[in-house]
Amino acid sequence: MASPKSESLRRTVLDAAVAISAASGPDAISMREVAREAGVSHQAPYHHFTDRSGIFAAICEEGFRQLSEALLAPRPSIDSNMCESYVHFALQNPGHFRVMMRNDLCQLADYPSARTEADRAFDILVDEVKSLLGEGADSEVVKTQTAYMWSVGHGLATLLLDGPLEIKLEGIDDMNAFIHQVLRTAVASIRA
Amino acid sequence: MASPKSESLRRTVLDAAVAISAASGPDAISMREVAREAGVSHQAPYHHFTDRSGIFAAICEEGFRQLSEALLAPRPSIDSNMCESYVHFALQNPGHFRVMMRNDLCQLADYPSARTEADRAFDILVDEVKSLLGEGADSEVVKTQTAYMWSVGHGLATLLLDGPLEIKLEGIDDMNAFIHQVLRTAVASIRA
DNA sequence: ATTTTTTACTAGACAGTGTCAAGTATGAAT
DNA sequence: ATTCATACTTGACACTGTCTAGTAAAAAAT
Repeated sequence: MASPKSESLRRTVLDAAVAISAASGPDAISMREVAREAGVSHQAPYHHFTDRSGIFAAICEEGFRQLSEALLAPRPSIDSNMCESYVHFALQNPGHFRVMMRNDLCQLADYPSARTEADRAFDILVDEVKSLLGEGADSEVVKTQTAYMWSVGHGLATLLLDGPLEIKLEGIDDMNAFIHQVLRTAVASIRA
Repeated sequence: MASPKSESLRRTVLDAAVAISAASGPDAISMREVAREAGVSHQAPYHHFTDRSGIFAAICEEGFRQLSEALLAPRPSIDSNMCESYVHFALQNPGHFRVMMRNDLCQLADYPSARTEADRAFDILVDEVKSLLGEGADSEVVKTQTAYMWSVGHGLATLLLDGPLEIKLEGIDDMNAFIHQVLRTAVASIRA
């Protein structure tokens, strides 16, 4: 399918894996399928990834880096908050997001570079909570409010992406507006 | 391992599957492994479940029924809310919960009895939101607030169970108190 | 310029998987 | 006594991840 016989096989395999994840979920990613899609032998990907979870780790690393960018990017409206960026990232990058949030696919502890990217994204969220709470915020409060903020964004993202919410809340014409409405109150309550 | 040669094979297989899911996640559930654990041939479970996703559907059906019970059960404190019940259910029944929230494992639409149980649990949540908002609540507001409430509970549950939150927020001595703190503000904001 | 090493693969095999097809033993119904 | 459904067992097939052992070509070392 794509151009093999080069260092870019890594890129090709990764793209194929992400595409499969977006279309059918991470479990559908198979070593042999991505090889087939790249037009190489079933063993070729092993030269670029130690094993199947190595592919997942690479997707995580890339995904968390892109998530950090998305969280830091200027938001379209002053009324929009970081949770919205999180949810939009998830919906726009389902292939990456599904892998990133499946702890069982790869142990981040075993892949330091992926772990670093995940940490960075988390730190961005913590900083946002701190800035919402103001300077002299109690560290315990920061902890619970960070957990809260992540929960809201993550919960909405996963429910919209794969969960039963999609089925239940059918007939949402303007998804962006819906997301905005759901998260508006959420973040407002942190300030109070 | 358990007593085969009876209708209770179904129960035995189901228990084995839930146990595996709790220990290693739903992907570790294998037709042949549960058969082995039940002490029967690799094909025996097929008499009780159409295929692998049939097992997942059965776990969903059972899980959603138990979730409904948990949501309706009297709560320990007047200060405690339905989201807390949801999160506690998830943490106490990880084997079921992990399967219930993985839409890719089985298509609920194909298993009416499982679908019915899921619908019932969802309706309980909607009713709670309605009662929090009061009688004359706008249906659009009910929709967003239901999504919000589910997102908070679901997000916290999945993050605590499998997500990176466990790693990030290490050193939580009293988990119940933490959950309570995170969700207290959340539900309070619905009333306002 | 020749040898060695490294890179980027290919080819084959093995154990494990889900599941289709076909057989068997046992109890109930006719 | 025969039929029939239940609850299995056995065997096979295609598929999977991954181990081992090649190979062909380019880069590095001599």
